[in-house]
Amino acid sequence: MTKLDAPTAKRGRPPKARAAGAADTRDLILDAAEDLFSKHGFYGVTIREVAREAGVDTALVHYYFGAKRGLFDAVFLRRAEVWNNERVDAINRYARETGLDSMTLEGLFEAFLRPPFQWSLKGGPGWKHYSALVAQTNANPTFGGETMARYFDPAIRRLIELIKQIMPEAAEVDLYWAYHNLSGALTLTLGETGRLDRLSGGLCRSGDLETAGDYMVRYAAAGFRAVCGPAKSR
Amino acid sequence: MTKLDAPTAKRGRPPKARAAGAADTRDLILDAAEDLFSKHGFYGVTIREVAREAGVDTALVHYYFGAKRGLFDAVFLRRAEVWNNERVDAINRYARETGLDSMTLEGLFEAFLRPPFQWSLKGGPGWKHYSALVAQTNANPTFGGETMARYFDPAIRRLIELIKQIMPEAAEVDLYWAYHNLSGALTLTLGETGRLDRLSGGLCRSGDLETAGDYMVRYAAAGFRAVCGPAKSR
DNA sequence: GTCTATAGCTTGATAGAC
DNA sequence: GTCTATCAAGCTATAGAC
Repeated sequence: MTKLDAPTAKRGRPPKARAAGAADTRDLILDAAEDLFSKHGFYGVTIREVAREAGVDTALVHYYFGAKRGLFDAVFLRRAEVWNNERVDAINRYARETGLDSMTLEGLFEAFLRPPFQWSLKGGPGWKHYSALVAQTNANPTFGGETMARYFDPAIRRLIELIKQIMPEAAEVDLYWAYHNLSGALTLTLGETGRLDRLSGGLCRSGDLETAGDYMVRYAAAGFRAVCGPAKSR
Repeated sequence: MTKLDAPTAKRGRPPKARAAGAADTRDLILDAAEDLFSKHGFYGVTIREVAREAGVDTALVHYYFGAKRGLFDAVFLRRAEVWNNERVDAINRYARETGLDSMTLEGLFEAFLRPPFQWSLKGGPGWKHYSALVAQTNANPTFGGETMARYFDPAIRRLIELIKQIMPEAAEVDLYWAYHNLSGALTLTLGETGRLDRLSGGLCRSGDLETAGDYMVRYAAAGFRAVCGPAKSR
């Protein structure tokens, strides 16, 4: 809980691609930190562990990212832009190609949910770690609220705008509460904690994000209709 | 990641109610730890902080709970039994009073979900902290899986048994995936991270668990019907 | 850019007086 | 049961040689 105004923080990426592994080193550190933070959280990881897993010296971590919190933010930021831009692009594309009047909740959710699942499955280990990191951050009461809101909410606002096109008579409150239900399911799934595997006796696998997405789309669409239906007066 | 076999751990409650504040002290420590762990996680809390907030000496923390992990487990365990027994009682009562053939998904979920929301609202700050702790633990990939499974899965198995009474033709896989969607929504809600408040521009409040429960019951019932419907061949 | 070395603190945990 | 005192280990972060 110390104030984080380290004078050397925010040093950012070095000006130009230097000799050997300049950007390499930086990404090596980010990859290691991403992995460890996603498993143990901010306080559960030491700079030394990050440096060791990245195969570099601890001093280099500070050289690139300043204080520990700067490292965490850099990890979180690295993929946040891609993450959200791609989802917004996907739903915009869906709206354009389908036409505003022909959209379905299923189609819209499919466009919105599939990208993160695909990255986690096929984007390499980094994306899987990042997914888990997002899941954990979203559940964190002190840190999660602000961080998640800043980077993730704009994409969600766009999603809700498009849902309104499909359900013009839905009340705003209903839409937000419904999204809240979807959000919880999404982040729990991305965490891949393995709990579902145990609970189901191996019948379901947390890592089977393809199937998870299929269920989530249908489950959410029905849920939205149930609580945002035009017949509802509340 | 150290092995946790501190010889003094598991000292348990002192044999009999001693003089002054024996059990009091123990609960004071548990309350403080519950509060702090729920906000900052296991590694984000120091024994010293717990002792300070409890108004006792650090040595006392070790006297009662051994190693730090022993303290965490004690916090987690203290309310786990109540938490799950009450929910199982509630759904069993619902089944008994309604009759196996007349049960609805809405009624069953109402019985299952309302107790934790009520505790968090009216059980004092301790229950609210505990809810947040459960939410965070559930999202933790390394620690969450095993801990949650051990204490929480039996109750959920009973819930699924009763759902089968309502939807006899539903496939097991479908039921588990559907529950997974519900579980995510539940834990995110219990975390009360305040993100929904920001996202909705104040239209919804994370702390309004009464409303959250109303929405969740209807949303989940519709979701279950959509993915576990008897008309489904998958 | 990268490393060595180290300052300066905080941590978990225990021993032992009372 | 409770407190004082303390230790060894680990931590973040920086200074400075190369």
